Amino acid sequence: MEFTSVTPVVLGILHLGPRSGYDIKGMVDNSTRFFWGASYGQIYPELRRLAQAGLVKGESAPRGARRRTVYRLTPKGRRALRDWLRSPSVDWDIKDEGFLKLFFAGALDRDEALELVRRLRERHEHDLLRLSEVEPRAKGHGGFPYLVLQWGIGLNRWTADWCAQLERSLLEDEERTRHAEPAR
Amino acid sequence: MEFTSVTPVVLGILHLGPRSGYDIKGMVDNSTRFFWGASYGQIYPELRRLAQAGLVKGESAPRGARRRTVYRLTPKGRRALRDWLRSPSVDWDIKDEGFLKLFFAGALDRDEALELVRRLRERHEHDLLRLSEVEPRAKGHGGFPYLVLQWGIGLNRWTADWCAQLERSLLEDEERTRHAEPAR
DNA sequence: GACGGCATGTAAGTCGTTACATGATTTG
DNA sequence: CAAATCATGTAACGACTTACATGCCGTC
Repeated sequence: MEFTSVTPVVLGILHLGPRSGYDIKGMVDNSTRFFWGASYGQIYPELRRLAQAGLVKGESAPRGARRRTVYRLTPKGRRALRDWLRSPSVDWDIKDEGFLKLFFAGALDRDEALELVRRLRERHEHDLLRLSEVEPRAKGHGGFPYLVLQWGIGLNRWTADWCAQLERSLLEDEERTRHAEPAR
Repeated sequence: MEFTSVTPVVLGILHLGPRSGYDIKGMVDNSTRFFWGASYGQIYPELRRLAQAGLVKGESAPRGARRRTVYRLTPKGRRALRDWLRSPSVDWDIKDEGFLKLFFAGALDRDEALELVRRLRERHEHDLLRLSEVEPRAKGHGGFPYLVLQWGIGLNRWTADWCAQLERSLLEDEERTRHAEPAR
């Protein structure tokens, strides 16, 4: 059984309890999505593949006339999850348009660059707010998911602060230049 | 001219000066790669596409008998870069296996979880070191690329510290449990 | 003369998103 | 009864990596 990128999230979430594909997608969207997303186009085929390989077992659990399949880990699936957790790999891959823009901000005027930093800060403040909103609920559950949430909150706060400081220093620069080279 | 994911890096790097495709790949690999990568399979076709659209202009600049084409931004290309920089989008997409593992670390024993955190810290310390090594050279150039490097350094340091603190608190937990439930 | 770096390029294949299709249920 | 949500699934497309092919140059 080859692991694809969606395998560990599915196994990991099923380790927290039996879930439908729809449930898994929902959980990913409001927990791991900040560092690991997953789409229906990955989740449903993966559940079938995992069932075929015997790592999960699906059983029909309709709600009314609405068909529904919940999956649970088999012992083999639990072993596969633990093996993955023990493996030393810590790969990562980031695409961050905000910092790419900042990297090239020298192509803009100072005030436009400042605006760019402001938007970057607002993004992180926005994410910070979103994460803070779920914090109380997550605190109740505790454990590692809660720890990771705290990391996310701290990280966004740190970056937002960093942006704010950069904004101040860019403003200072601007003022200093205005004094040195007045009334242009 | 549609922007693909590789368009802004290519335009941005060419804004810093004329470069060959090979040069661009080299620069990406030791600067933006931490938040925006690019492969030859993207760069070379993109340079042709951009030349065709008139955003860059390539000219032959062989070194000896080794053919070589350097590209430079046209005024149209410079405008396209600035338009992109001014656009409000700040998309991002992160895949971080380390934090995904931490999220599900509840499936492990305490000492295995501790080992996982240790590896996560080491990864960030490793990246921190790599970035610190290029810092002196980047300082000379200054500008926004240097600012972004400092952000990367700060971020990795912050996360490494966070991991270290988590390690301490997991160790404390363990000791407390050993006292409460001795000689098992 | 072998190896590593310079230099350009393509083909095949994988990976992942998006949009769509279908249909039941709940809620305003 | 309309809209949102629950629920499952697939097809088409686009993004990206990898491996490979080619060949020159400098140096050990």
